[in-house]
Amino acid sequence: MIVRFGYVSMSVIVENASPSKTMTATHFQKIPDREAAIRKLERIAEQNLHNTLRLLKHNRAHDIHMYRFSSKLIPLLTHDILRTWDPFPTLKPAFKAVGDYVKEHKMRVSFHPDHFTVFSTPREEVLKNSIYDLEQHVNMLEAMELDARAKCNIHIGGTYGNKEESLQRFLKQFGALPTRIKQRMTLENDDKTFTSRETLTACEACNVPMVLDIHHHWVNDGGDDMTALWPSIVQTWKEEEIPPKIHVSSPKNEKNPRSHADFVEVTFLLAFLRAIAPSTERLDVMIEAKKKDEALFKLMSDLEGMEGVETLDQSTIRIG
DNA sequence: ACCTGTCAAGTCTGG
DNA sequence: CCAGACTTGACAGGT
Repeated sequence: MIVRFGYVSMSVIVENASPSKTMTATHFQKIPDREAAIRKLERIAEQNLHNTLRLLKHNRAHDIHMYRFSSKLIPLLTHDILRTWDPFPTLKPAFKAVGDYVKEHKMRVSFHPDHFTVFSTPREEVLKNSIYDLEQHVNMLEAMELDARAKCNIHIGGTYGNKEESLQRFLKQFGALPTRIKQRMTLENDDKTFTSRETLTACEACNVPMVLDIHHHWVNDGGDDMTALWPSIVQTWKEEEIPPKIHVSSPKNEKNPRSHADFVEVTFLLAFLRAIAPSTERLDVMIEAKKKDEALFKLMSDLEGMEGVETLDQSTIRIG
């Protein structure tokens, strides 16, 4: 099995390269000239996209083939006070430059809209905002001219005191999304609400791939063994041109088992990789650690020399 | 240069 | 019905 590692959003190594600079809504509203305020937002977005490109070049220099974009590339994009704003004409060249670089170097990229995007919600307003948020993420991928291999990953959402009803509501509301969006979606198991098995069921019903988060599974396993679920999870990727993806992070400490530690504990991950290696050809592993790319390099160094682990480049191993 | 409270959004818990 | 926790990078306003 060939395993590639990636990291999320920002680098702790490249300095002054935030892809998530922003402006508060309060500050925006204090600027008397709205047109000037909007130009300022667009300038921040251009800087975020420029820094994203710098990060991709950093990734390229270190053989990192997988990366998750910040969801905050365009400040206040889906805020109520900016519903009539269309920044895409202005930002098109910057988005295209990012997309061109991704394609030129055959990188795997994604978004992870945050937990305000919830399709299990019973609230009309929240559903409306969730759809709008996803649309805007897809608009960004389309502005980069990336095809449906570039995904948006979300969770199923809250349970509202009735998990079965909430799941049914999710299936109905998520299922109603247009193909343009749904073809780019993946679903991830949650650390509090929907377990791996429940998320898998939803993925099968909606015909979208499942991203297994092995840390979330560890704190919310629903009595299931993730190795036993793995063959079915792999099946949700069978129509895709990209390998299955998992998320990995390690508990911060015993008191905060759900929080993310600075680095990734190699033992837990390696045990899972060894277990699935015989039945899996390729796997992409997204590292969700506080130390971002530094955690990736530390993990690679920890894996170096482990039995049955062969290093192929700075972010890729062969195992089993 | 550095520190501290605050920030768009949702959900859950506890009072 | 409302406040606070959750969690997180960065702002905003201060020294």
